[in-house]
Amino acid sequence: MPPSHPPANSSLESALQTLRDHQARVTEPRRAILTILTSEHGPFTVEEIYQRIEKGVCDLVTVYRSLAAMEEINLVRRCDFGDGAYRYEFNTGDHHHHHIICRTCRSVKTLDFCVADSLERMARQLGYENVTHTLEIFGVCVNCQKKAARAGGPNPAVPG
Amino acid sequence: MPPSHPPANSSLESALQTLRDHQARVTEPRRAILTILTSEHGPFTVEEIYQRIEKGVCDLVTVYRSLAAMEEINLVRRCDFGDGAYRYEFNTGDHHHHHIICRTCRSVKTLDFCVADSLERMARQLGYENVTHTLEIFGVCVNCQKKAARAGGPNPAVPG
DNA sequence: CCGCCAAATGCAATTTAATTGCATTAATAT
DNA sequence: ATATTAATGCAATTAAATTGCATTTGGCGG
Repeated sequence: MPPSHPPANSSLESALQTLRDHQARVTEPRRAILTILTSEHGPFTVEEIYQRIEKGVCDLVTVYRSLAAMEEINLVRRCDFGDGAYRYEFNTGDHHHHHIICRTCRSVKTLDFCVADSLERMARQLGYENVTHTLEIFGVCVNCQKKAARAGGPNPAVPG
Repeated sequence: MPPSHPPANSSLESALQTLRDHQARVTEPRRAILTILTSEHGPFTVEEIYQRIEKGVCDLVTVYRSLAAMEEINLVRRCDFGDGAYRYEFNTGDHHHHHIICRTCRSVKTLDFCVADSLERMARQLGYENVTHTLEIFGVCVNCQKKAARAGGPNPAVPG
């Protein structure tokens, strides 16, 4: 019987290789963070990532620093849902995508395409370099609409 | 001679009317904030707005609260340039636009059109209500590229 | 014009995300 | 194995934003 291998996770492996390619070290905390980000759908706040890491593996500040380092080499992307905490997701690199965030329950729907490529192109034509963008769509999802309707009833403001 | 009027600023006047329409009071701080936002091109951080207000007119926390109130009735829009401080700009309402932010000097270029209308429409078709979006483009502007070239020189890493 | 009342404000304290300094640990090259 | 230095842990700190509560004030009715 050959030695058992960890479950194949090519995203994780290539992410670790990307670290090496940038002279960044592959450490246990970074491996843990990337394992989460490559296996679970994000994006997650730093706190959320930290809580998913086996307790004791690393400090919260290490998650901050690791993510910052990973963002610099485009391993992860930072999103802003406008609620005061940045979120991170694994950067697949090839295909950009967008999110629709429910402004009530914070659920996230992923749209697997990007409308802003043309804008980035335009920015480059205007002379900008190193162009990126952030685009988030906000709304109230169907579930939350229903809940609101139930809670408020047909005549919300009229007592008795 | 008729009594002198303050300089006509229809944006300001209609903004104040919007406040009244929402049963919000027209106070001196709010007038000051809206005067700034309707006359100067933003977006500005809360701190920046506060510093532009004549000293003593109001407290910083009032600027926070006023802007929050104004955002709720869509008088202003909040943007995120990803540097830890939200920025606000007057919401013209009719025509959405985008920004290109230099990630070095933070200069802002305004693009007077919007590519995300189609995305908002799609979100609505997916059942979302109250749909909005944020889209910011980041890059390094031509000026900062030149400065970097001068500072670094043709052989940045090679001393003497 | 005067007074009422809720909305808005000022001030101080607080919360929370994120950052920094520094001593220690550990990953990688030799 | 050893050296080098990036990465980490811990504690303290920064800075944006929020909250509580007493006070003020805008806009209303009389």
